[in-house]
Amino acid sequence: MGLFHLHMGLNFLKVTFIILFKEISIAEPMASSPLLATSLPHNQLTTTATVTAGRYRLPPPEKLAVLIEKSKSVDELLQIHAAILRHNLLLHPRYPVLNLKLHRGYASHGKIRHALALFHQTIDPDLFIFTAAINTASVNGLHDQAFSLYIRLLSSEIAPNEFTFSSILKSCSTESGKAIHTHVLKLGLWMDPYVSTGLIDVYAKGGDVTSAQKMFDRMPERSLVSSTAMITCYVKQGNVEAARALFDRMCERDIVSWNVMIDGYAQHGFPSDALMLFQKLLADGTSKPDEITVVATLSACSQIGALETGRWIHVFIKNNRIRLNVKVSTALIDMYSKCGSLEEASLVFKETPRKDIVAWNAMIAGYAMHGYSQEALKLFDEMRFVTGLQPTDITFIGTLQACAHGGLVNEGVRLFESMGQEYGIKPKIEHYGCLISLLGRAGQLKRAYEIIKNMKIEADSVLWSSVLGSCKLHGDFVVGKEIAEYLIGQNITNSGIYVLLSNIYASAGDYEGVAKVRNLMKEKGIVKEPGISTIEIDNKVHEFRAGDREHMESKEIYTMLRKMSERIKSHGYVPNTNTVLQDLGEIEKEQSLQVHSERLAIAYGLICTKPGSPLKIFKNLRVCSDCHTVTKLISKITGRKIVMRDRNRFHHFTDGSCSCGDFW
DNA sequence: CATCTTCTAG
Repeated sequence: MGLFHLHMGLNFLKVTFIILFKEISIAEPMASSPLLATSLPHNQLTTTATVTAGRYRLPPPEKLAVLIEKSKSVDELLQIHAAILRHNLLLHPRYPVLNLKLHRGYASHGKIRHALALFHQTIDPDLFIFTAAINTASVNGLHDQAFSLYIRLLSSEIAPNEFTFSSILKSCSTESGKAIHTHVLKLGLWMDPYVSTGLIDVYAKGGDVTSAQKMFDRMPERSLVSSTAMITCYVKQGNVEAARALFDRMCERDIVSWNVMIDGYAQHGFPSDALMLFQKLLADGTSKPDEITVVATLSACSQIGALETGRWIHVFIKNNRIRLNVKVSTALIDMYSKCGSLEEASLVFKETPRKDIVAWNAMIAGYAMHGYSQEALKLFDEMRFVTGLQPTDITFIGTLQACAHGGLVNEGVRLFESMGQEYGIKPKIEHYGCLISLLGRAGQLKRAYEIIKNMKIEADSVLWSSVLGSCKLHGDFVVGKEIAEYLIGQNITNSGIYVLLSNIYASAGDYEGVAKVRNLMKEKGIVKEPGISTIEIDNKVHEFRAGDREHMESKEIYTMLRKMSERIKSHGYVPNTNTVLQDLGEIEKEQSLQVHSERLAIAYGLICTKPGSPLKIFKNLRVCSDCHTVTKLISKITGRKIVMRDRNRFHHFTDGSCSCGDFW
């Protein structure tokens, strides 16, 4: 770099310097930074950048670089930056490191514009600052900028190195990744572990397992990190078996690899495997669980309703000094609400500082799930008016669900309309689902059906089940059959829809219709999704299917079932066999109801827990109306509170009635 | 003078 360049550079610098300082008030008292106190008098620092150089001693450049790295705030960086500028050291050809360190310093404090401004004022940027700038842009999601920097680098005839590729790959789609891949090959850098891991990651993100696998197989050395990247790739594809196989083959594991595997199970429908792996992690003892581990594990607890395990993890978090950041708190709120303990959920919520929209969403959804509609809506208002946070589409799922569960038709419709009008959020199928269930529950089935017909999005099976369920509930067989006729002509694969269709025909006394649906199911090979209920006792989750005799204490359970059956009959219970799908006689139908999975779970709970203690049951499908009636009676006879989570919501049974008000 | 893998709400 010639003298002329240096000169130009410094002139340019002064301008940039002022621009930089505009963003952060320089009038802030500089005394807050003791770092430079010995060598740099504050009063001089607080004056303008035009102070002439050399009035006080500056630490040597090597020391300055260390000071930049140690800076704990942007203020400190700005002071050092100012000092360097005043001594004309920033673009000094002998100390390019200062520019680089400042760039990284600003970037690490989230001052992306400051960091990139430093790059843009650099004359003849070298590979280091180029790579640093590309990395900064990539990490912060400025992918277009990262690419234009990369292109500028190529045209400057400096060859990118492994560091550059590792940075630019973070901005790559599969398309651009392939292009970069060719550059990597051309420059012979594919053996580098960082580059190949980056490539695996790009292919993983694009769902291209084959290319990722190829990359991985050709690596000369499979590092811990690249194996973890490959596991991530399998997991993203939903192939947990392949992921686990590789995980088991690894000779060393760190907490990240454990986390990827645990979360992989939790997010792909294997929550109990996630919990088992968490146990293994603890037993293994080589890696220490962190925030991410507990978030994944709590999510697994939420899914199977493992309240005891969830509580245990809460204690574990406290005892192991795991930081209770907003994500962990939200995972706890979600776990407690989904495991039936709204009290504990709201306790965690109250104690969460700096709640973000996700935390609010989780709590609102929690109240909605449990049928506390007013509380959910109050929370929504509090969020908007007190914190000023912007609701998201998910916020509206919570509030609309609250309205649906509370039968608040007008509020719900108004909320639905305000979504687009006030917040510019386009309703998704889930929002329509809430609206339809709201109207359905209120018996406005024609209106619901009209909305479905006029929707711009195509109705899904959730929506149809919702209307059909409401038709059944309100005995509206006119609309019900109309929808049924329409749906039978469609190519539906969702088993739940067929069950409901058959229920509707059965309730309407149309046995030809029932036969038609049953034949259709046979033709298409559609099997009813099995109902599975679980109950957690002493930290162990017990699983039951209808008619199940797998359980160790099966004999006692069936004895208890018979005993309960007699007692509820003496309380005037008459079985409602309308919903039984099989072609059976009345007695057999009654028997098939008696062994529904939720009843097995309740019976087991009655055997294993102290009289009077509450029971918590979880079911993967919606609770059937007969079981709902029976559970109400059991709560009355035994004096127990029974909390039941079904696919849709929570039911709190107390003394013969249910919090859902018999609409669900 | 440096680069890679994990994160909550429906």
